[in-house]
Amino acid sequence: MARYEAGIRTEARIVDATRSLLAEGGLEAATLAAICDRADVKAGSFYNLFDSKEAVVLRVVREAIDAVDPDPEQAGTDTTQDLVDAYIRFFEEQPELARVYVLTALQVEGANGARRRFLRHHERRVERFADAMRRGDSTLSTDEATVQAELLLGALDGLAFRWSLDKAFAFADYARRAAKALS
Amino acid sequence: MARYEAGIRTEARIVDATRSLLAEGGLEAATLAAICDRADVKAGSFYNLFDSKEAVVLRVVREAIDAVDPDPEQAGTDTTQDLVDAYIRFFEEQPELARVYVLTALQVEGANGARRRFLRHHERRVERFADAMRRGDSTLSTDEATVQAELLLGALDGLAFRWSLDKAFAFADYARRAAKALS
DNA sequence: GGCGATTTTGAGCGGACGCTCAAGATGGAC
DNA sequence: GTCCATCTTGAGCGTCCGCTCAAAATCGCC
Repeated sequence: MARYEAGIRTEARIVDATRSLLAEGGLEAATLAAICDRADVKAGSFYNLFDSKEAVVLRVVREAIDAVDPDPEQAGTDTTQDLVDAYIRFFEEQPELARVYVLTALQVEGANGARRRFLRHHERRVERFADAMRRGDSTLSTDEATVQAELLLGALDGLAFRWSLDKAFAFADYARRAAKALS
Repeated sequence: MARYEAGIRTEARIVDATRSLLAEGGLEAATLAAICDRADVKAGSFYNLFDSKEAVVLRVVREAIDAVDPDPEQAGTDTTQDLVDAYIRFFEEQPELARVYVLTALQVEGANGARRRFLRHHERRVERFADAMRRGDSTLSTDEATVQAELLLGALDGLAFRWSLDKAFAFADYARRAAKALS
């Protein structure tokens, strides 16, 4: 189990290669061959460190999402506005990664359970939004806040999708407007 | 150019086979081999009638969308409510087809221009929604109606996506609630 | 029944992709 | 310096998939 330095550095190179490939050309560009090529590693070495290609992709996506979290400590200090801004930032800074994220969720459920993961992540996010909404409006019931959070997140997801079709779409403006109308 | 009866019937069989395969298992199930097998046709015959696999998939999706149009003649008699209901109906009756529709739009732009097609279809739909909204509220400016239509369609798309992750999600309820809040 | 156009078939091409494994190279604890 | 665990490599396996094409069969108009 004790890791060697070499292995740790190789793992980092693989993750970096995957991240840059995904950012440049999405899932289509991040083939195993491309990842290994860019990381300067043979496939066998890759599989010594990761269980599958999906594993490293999931890791990169997760890290990117965590990186824009406005309240990583979960201290309960983020406002709805913060959360919406974080959402917008993720999509604007990592459009290809966002596409990967959605794409994997739409794939048929495989052994890795990407769809289930995605759903769990969404549910946690709904809770965060609902909590922030209640903090901003103390008359809101928990149920009602959850419903509103689902609505707002639904709208944000849809607008982000719209933007991925056409980068001329004023995503951030629409997103903020949706936030105003739905909370 | 004069078609023979045999060719016309074969074409219909291929379309039917594609439709049922897509409905059962989405894009993943509708491989060329599966389509040809179910249509009882060899691949060469398929390519005598269609330019590519994508061509028949696009045709099936388009036909399904047209089939739920509340105002196929474009007479301008449909209300916002009608359009929202039609949207809900499409997703509830053809969940797999809806997934295919979204999936192809998220794919990188190929020679067939699926993404562009998708965008054009979306824009036409925004216009339909905007027109219906103005019919329901004559004080609405054209620009403002378009913005509202984009918002509402964005929300519907996002909620439909949410529902595709988890069929327990009360899609129709949320969709109607979004329509109320956003128009 | 002849004949040109259309349709069907059988066989197979070419390539992408994820992944495996035995054997050798390297690291580092003792 | 030995020795075992960890890491790396090279070669290649198996599969799936969209698509092609020459030749044979069929259609239907005259």
